[in-house]
Amino acid sequence: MIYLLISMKREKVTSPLGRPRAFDTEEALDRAMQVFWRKGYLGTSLSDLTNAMGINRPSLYAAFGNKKSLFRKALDRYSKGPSVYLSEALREPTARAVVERLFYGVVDLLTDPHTPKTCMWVHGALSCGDDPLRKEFAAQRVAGFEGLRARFRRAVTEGELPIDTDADTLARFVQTVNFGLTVQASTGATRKDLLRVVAAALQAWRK
Amino acid sequence: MIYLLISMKREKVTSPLGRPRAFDTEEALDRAMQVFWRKGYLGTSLSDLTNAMGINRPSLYAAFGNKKSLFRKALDRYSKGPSVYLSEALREPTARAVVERLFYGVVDLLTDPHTPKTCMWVHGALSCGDDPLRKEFAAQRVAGFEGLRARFRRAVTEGELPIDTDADTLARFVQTVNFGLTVQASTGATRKDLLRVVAAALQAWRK
DNA sequence: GCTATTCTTTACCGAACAGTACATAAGCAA
DNA sequence: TTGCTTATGTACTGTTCGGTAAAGAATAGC
Repeated sequence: MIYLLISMKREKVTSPLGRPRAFDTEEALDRAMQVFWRKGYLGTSLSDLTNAMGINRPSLYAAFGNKKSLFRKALDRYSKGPSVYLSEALREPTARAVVERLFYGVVDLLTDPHTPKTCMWVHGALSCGDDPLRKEFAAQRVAGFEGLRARFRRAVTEGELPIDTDADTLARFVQTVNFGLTVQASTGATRKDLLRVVAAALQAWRK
Repeated sequence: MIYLLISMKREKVTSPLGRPRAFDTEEALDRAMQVFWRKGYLGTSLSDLTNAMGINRPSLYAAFGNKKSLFRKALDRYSKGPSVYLSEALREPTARAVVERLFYGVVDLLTDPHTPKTCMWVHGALSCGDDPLRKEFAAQRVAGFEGLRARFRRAVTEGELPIDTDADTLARFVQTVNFGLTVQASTGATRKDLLRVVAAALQAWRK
């Protein structure tokens, strides 16, 4: 009997106190992500957000903090969702496969008819005026570059790539093409256009 | 005597009527360009502009129209000033020289310590939210691509490039690398970083 | 002088911005 | 039922936004 009471108490500790939330935070965050993705940071207003999320302002602030905090959470969700190909690519078995996965991944993302024709990393970084957010994007870019470079270095030590391979330059070149593809798509390039660029870049890979 | 009077009258037709402007419009436009260049379209407020231009609001509206109109004029000035390497490159004697001029031109632009570390075409296109301005940028991107493609086609007919060269893909690839370099610089890449990418891209050119 | 024209200045407009106070509603525990 | 806690809806805050009205000042032509 006493044991039962304690057990009940424990279960109730995990259940939230007070009035329950009337919306699904994950779904609301997903809506927010889509708005930021399409309109950029400065181009998105709180009214845009609350309209898309189907909640009102105080609920947004209680659940996600202010606009910038919500933007960071949306970006985090983006990296685990639409942009997950970036981290998945690094786990491909060969360096060549990594690059292909990156290139075709970004083309698929940029030409998905259901989502904005841009990448949230690039669009976000260039749509926040001179806000300190810019520095956070810079850090993300560096992290992405370093991950790629480490993967190429591994390919060198494993013997897949020639010993004299410049992993640094290679990583930066691949990242640069990816960025460029995003700008192309943002201003209207078609899937065929993008695939041509990818083919040219991959041809460069073979040297 | 009569001739003299007529002559004076003609001269006065060219001289402006009313109170003369107290500022140099070219210099003011240059200041506006720099602000837009650095902060993007949405990130720039009218107060930012009037402060930088050293004039007050009604003078700005009388001389340049509204914010969007001023932005277009600033962009036009940008294309004839900092970004003039784009049109100059097309006049280089060989296709290879065209590409080198484009790549080194954008790197010089992006690493000039006196100007923002970004390109106004790219930054502008991605900093205007979902404003109709985006479509104008898309048209500019297409124009730039077509100019480059025409130049490569000429190089093919002139025998400089192999007859089976795909001028379309080549032009789009070069433009994509240029865009990518801009994003790299916008988020902090150094001159050395950018030059490595250029070297890699030029190596691809040789195939 | 006078009038017409154009620029400058100050002060303002309504709208939109990000963010919040406050009263009320909905759950749980006692 | 009575508290306690947390979420919701309405209505609001002060600020900044892009843009302008109105009056004064500087030039030219007469």
